[in-house]
Amino acid sequence: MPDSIADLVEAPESGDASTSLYQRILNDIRDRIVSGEWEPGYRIPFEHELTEEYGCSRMTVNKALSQLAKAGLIERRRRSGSFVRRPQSQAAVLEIHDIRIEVEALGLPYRYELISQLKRRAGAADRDRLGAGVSGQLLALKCRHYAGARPFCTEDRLINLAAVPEAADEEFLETAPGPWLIGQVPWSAAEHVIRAAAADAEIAVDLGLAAGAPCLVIERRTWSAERPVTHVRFTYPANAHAVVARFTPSDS
Amino acid sequence: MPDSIADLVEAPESGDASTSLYQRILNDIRDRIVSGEWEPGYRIPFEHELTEEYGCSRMTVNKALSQLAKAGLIERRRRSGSFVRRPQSQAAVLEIHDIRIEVEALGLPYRYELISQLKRRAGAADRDRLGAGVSGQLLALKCRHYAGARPFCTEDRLINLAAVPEAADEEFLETAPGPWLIGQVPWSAAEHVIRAAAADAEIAVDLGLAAGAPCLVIERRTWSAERPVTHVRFTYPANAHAVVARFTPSDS
DNA sequence: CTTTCAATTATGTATATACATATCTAAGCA
DNA sequence: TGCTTAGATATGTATATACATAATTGAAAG
Repeated sequence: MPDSIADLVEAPESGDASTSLYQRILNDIRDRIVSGEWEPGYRIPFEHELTEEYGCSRMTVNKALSQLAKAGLIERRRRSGSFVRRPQSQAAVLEIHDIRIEVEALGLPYRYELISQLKRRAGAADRDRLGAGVSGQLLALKCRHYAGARPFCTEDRLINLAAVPEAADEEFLETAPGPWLIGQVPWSAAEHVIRAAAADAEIAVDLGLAAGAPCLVIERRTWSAERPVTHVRFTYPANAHAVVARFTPSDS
Repeated sequence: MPDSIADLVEAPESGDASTSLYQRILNDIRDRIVSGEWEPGYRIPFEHELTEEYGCSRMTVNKALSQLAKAGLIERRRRSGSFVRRPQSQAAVLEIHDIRIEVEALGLPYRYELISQLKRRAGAADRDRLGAGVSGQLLALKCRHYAGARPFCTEDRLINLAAVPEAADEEFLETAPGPWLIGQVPWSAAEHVIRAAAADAEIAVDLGLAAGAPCLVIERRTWSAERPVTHVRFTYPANAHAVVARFTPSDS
């Protein structure tokens, strides 16, 4: 199975009392690996060392390490110990980057603009986008990202205020909602849908296209600890953007 | 790891003495799920029932079921039991792009049609698609895939005959080039580009669309041991297809 | 008839223990 | 020196046990 880093359950805080001990051990080790603190080849502590460190039994440590091994993050060798593996390229495959980075990578000046901001109760259409379990207040945002003088893409976003109440007080004048959210909420799961669509009247105006012009639409739903956080729909003119995914088959 | 079915270690035979017991239980259950014997929603036996069936302790059964749950194949509910989940592993979408499967998953009859087949020397445009290192003969194919009576997508493919000489003698009347190549050449790396485009005159005719209609284009370059094997461009009507990628807390 | 609450049930986690297995180290011997 | 062999060691799997937790059922109370 293409096992990946993202598959490991993410907990907001490693020390959270609500997470189980083995999950906390797993998160701690995974964090040190993905942060680069423990580089590929690094020998992580032996089971009996972790057993002491966390004051638990070997079985508990073993459960965490076995799962990290299945996830491909570490490799376990009898008698030798457990070692951080080279990243298996699979996790970053469809990682979709911050738009500022994308634009600046093209050598163009980036600019962001908030078009509208509306706080309202969730309706049926909103539940369809964010997920069934959303009922309370949410924030609907529309913005536009520029590459130089030309519109690069539009952003249509819903934020679940039950999950991120701080968003209600944020102005989003300087910082785009995407980067702001990343700083506020650690995401634990994401789903991307990539498709083509014809520009409707609103999008056509926003992007300076003819109505019906082909566009690339990238939708992303994000959860944090099982709770829907945000749904965002980026719409790009067809010629402005492509998604690239590169990988080699990884064995786990 | 976009955790997926393929992420679970596969054993040739479930009864193999070399596989551990929990792995055998895991394989047995997984096989029944992927074969369709146990459909989504089916309640798989309780832990205590499996415990009896395999004559082992609950911990062993629990290990197998927990991993299946992390892999997203089953969902476990306290007091209620464990249930087969709807398939949602989308990591395979990018990895295995067999159109027949996609179409049949929609419940529609699949049909494939070869439009043209041409053997020629590589030109500059071909090198652009396949990679710089290609100089000899190649095979250019165009085909169309149907879902029911409607065209589902077009396929425009180049095959490097230096890497796959057997392709020169293949008719491609029954088997589409994609599945045929997978059987011939083990691929070691692939690169995907996903974008939107307006249908040009040829595509419009092939797909029965108006010229300029929005389409989703998926291009894939494949290498085997550093050598370019094939480049393929699938073009879908915008409403026919979307690429989905889900990174979930589901790993094994 | 509805609400409340306790019992039941299946899963979730953690423990101590045991033995198997792969692999490295070092001692012993040719 | 080269080979074999016997520990030592870390992981791999399996067990019995224990208690926690979520969800559902059903009985009692209003």
